[in-house]
Amino acid sequence: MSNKNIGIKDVARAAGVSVTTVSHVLNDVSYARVSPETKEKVRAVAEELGYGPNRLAQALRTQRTGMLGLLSEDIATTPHAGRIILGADEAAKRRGYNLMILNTSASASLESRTADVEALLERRVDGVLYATMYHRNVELPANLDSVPSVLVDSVSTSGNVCAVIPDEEGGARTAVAALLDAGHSRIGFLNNTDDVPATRLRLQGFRKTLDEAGLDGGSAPVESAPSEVHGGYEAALRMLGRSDRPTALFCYNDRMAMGAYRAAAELGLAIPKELSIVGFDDQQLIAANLHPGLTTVALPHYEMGAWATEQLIDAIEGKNELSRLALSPTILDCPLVVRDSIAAPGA
Amino acid sequence: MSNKNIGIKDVARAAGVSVTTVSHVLNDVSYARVSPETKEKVRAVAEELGYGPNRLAQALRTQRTGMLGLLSEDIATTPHAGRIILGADEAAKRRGYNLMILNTSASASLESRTADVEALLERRVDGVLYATMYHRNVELPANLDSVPSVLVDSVSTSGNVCAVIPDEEGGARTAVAALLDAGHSRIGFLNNTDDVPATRLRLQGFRKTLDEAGLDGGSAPVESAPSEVHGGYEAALRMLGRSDRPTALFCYNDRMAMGAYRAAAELGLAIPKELSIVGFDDQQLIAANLHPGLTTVALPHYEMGAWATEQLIDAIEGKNELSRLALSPTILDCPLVVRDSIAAPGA
DNA sequence: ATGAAAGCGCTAACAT
DNA sequence: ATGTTAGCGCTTTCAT
Repeated sequence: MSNKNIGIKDVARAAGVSVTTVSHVLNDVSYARVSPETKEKVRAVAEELGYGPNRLAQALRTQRTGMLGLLSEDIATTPHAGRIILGADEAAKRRGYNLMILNTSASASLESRTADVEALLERRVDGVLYATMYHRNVELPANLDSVPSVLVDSVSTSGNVCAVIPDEEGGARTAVAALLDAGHSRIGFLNNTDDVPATRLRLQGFRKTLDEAGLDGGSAPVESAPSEVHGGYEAALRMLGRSDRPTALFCYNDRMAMGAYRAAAELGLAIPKELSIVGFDDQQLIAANLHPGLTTVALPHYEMGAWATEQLIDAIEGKNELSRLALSPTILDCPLVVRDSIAAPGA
Repeated sequence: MSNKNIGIKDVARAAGVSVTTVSHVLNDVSYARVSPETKEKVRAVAEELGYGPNRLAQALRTQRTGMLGLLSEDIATTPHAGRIILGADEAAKRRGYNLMILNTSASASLESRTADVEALLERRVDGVLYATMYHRNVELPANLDSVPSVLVDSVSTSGNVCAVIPDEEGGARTAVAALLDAGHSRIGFLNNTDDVPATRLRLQGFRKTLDEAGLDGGSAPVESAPSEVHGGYEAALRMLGRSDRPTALFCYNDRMAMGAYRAAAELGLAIPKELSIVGFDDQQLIAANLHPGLTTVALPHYEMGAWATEQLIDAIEGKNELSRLALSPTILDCPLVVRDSIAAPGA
């Protein structure tokens, strides 16, 4: 139980040694030569007095705060940000670092985001993580380059900043392959209308996977709508109204899949017997609670947060060079989460 | 754009004045007597050099870090924690403070939570916020009392710590009143089975409101189940299977309401025409996306985070006494969020 | 109206 | 094997 009022010199006095000795034993410095008895004594006294180091003073002296800044967009809006934070927090804690989290908005001006970075710099964080709430390209505050930093779930528009993003195309391939494996050949894609990397990459994964299976990906049915429950519902209605109705749907995300569930219900199509569905995101609240449970592809938010933190700390400690990793973004796997929304066609 | 290598003394030298003067003008100290020209000069030079204060050094000297520790349970699991963080972050930023967030688990041992507090203390945070992810009683780490602190969404088992919680009973009253106002008189309650304050208080609000409306709250139908989609489904099935089927359901939370929607669908009961439903929590993903949109009661997470932060900072700055607020928890309103799941009975 | 200097709690080079 | 001491960058008292 650290007592604010007890300092290293109180311990020194009580133990009858100098502050150097106390500092040495409490920090376990390798080069220090202190007798075992003295060590013991110092530790005991420190414990007894309830001594706790003043990290501010340590930091001022060593030029290391052991703090990482995390600039995160819209912590509140999405559970995804939470997973990134958790991954980062646990990785940081493991290595003896702590996180200073600043919330910003996806729509915040470059100026206000620059001010946020400035706040982090004034606190002398050892490095910063910049996280966005969905995979996209960001214009980074210029002052970010004065400290080691890594991007999570986004890529810098001005390039050459270490970044980690999900394997959107691979995830789409995994999803479509699951449908193919179940025996489907008429597969539709409910895509997003936003101009974000995932829109293009998931479509590409969808097409290529069909092509490679000998199906014509280029002519496979695609309906686009805003990536919300409502959009999914409408796109699904259009898709399922086609003359050669698909037997399976790959949905851009779980929210759209939720809309597709409703469309299927209205059309009297049973899932998965008459219609198989696979989503993307593994948004717990939806995927696990829909009925039947939605088979989907998980975004590696936790892993991205953890990976970014590890790299950042390695860089801070001189164990690697961020610039080497900055040449192209690191891409993390999107694994399939199997539930109950896929079955053989006409099963 | 703060430059790490520029200190107050560089500014002093470049401006041809002493560090004292620089400090005085940059901090706008009231008692300092500096000529307007000097002031101007100093500011210009600081700007030009890209000077940014070293908050560590300031903190070491002033014994104030301007940092608040936030110990939050399960940041990842629930969007609720996100709202608390957002409320706290914005309030803190407004007053010139920053947040150091530490994630802990609801199931973490007292020991590990004590260590988390210790980490915050070593960083010399000016105060700490302790947030739980749902309203409950917590056993606090003992070292928490060595710094101003306030609880968010929970009450200390050992009492007498400033705390802010939602008005569970009032929220339930609001929900039931909405049903009563629509003309319902046979109202059922789908309650949670967990032994948490909300279970008891929402039930109490439900009963009392019916009593006050001249209906017999004590004999009103209640079905309990785990507070998940699945539990809601099952409880609703039992409830709607009763001979005197209620025309309206008050659900413990939105997840249970989601289960109730499914039960209603299976029973061929149209919402809200044949069955009105009101939830609790205002969990966006569910409430706004269910069809029809779920009318529900919102938990004041953002407000609790903001309120707690304001009080904490006031206490730190000597503007109030936390102990005065600690006598009993502060209770915040749970407002109704109207969507489309309530209609007149048999409408 | 401005400056010198002490000191916040600590680390680490340098003595001894 | 242990101690002395000079800062880290800043604020603030006390001089001038």
